[in-house]
Amino acid sequence: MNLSPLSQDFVLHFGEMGSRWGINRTVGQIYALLFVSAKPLNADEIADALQFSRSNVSMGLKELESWNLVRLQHLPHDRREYFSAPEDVWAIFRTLADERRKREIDPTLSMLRDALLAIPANDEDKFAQKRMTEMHNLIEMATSWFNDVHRLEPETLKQLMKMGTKVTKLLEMKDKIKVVAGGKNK
Amino acid sequence: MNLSPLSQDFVLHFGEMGSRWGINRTVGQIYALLFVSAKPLNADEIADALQFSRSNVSMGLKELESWNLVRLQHLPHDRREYFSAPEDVWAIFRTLADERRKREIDPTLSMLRDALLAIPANDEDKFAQKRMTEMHNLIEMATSWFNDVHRLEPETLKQLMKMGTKVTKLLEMKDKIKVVAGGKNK
DNA sequence: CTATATTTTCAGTAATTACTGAAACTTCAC
DNA sequence: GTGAAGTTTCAGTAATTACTGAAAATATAG
Repeated sequence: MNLSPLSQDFVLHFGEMGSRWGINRTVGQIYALLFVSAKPLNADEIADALQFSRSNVSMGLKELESWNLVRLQHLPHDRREYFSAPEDVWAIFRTLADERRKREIDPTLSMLRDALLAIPANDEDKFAQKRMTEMHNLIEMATSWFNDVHRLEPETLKQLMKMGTKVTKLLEMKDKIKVVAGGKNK
Repeated sequence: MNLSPLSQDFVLHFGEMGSRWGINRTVGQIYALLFVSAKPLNADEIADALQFSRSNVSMGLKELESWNLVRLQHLPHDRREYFSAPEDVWAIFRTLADERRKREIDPTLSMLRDALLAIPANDEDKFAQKRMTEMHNLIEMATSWFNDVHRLEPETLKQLMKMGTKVTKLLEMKDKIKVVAGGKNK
């Protein structure tokens, strides 16, 4: 199989970007290939198209499976496993965000929780804990917000995003009302 | 300088997590150290506390500077450069998100824009471009939303996050009104 | 300007991570 | 069961990335 220049560029770019994410070049390229491919591909086709060894592709696919980023299916009268990327880009976005949260945030959150339970041994520890508390609170707030958002339907989320800062107009208004009603802030 | 077990754990954890982000272990540890430290530290103190070579620290600090994650300052009657992490965790969060956008998203967006301008050579290319369009639109929407949000005051953002899905109640309501008023959807 | 304190650079090396080919394993048709 | 088709594992190696120490560069006090 010979990739068209268009797909080629896309695939190579994803390979490079892959390294800026946690995933490696191979995995990035495999994913990109599946993403732009109209049909599911088997491992041999992928290895051929990307010029990787068969085993490298096998490992890459395993990695993608662990990220829940590929779908495995069988074609009738064909024993080989065929892979494809989910069609819904919103679902992909979600999965990605979710997986990253699991890998990049949750461990830190749990470490912070533990650290905050420790008895500070001295003033330095007290200061450190203060900082950790700030970080913990921020992360906790962000993740719980994220979880909320995560449950929304793509359409709702899309609407929300398109509204952008308009949503905040509401808050500003709410604030003003508060100020007037409370009459405390200058 | 001897790190307390509390800070030690924090620093080591950040070192490990660093690798899951784009930054390396050294950089992660340096940042963590600065974050929990009550006073700004100079490069020698950092090298001593973390047991890295002086040059490694120098490189790590340079990296952190490129991420806009440290502040450089001078103490009176001291020639050395002192570093600290910004105190406002929200600012850190922002900076981090912004830098990541620049490094992880913007290049992809610009590649996609180019790819979409190309004339598709065949049906495969047409399909690929369709997929790329979907991805492009999603990313563009997400980043423009992100830019909007980015400009908000921390307090506003905090409020917004705390509201979580309550914001969507508004949308659901809006939808219902539409349906009733339009009377077209079953 | 000189002497000295401090930081940065960089070539070499260490450590880590990615990739391959061969062998082991699995699955399934017969 | 056997054998063919396909997949995974893994030890060895290649490639990449991180780290160090020595030397160069820079800054500043006098």
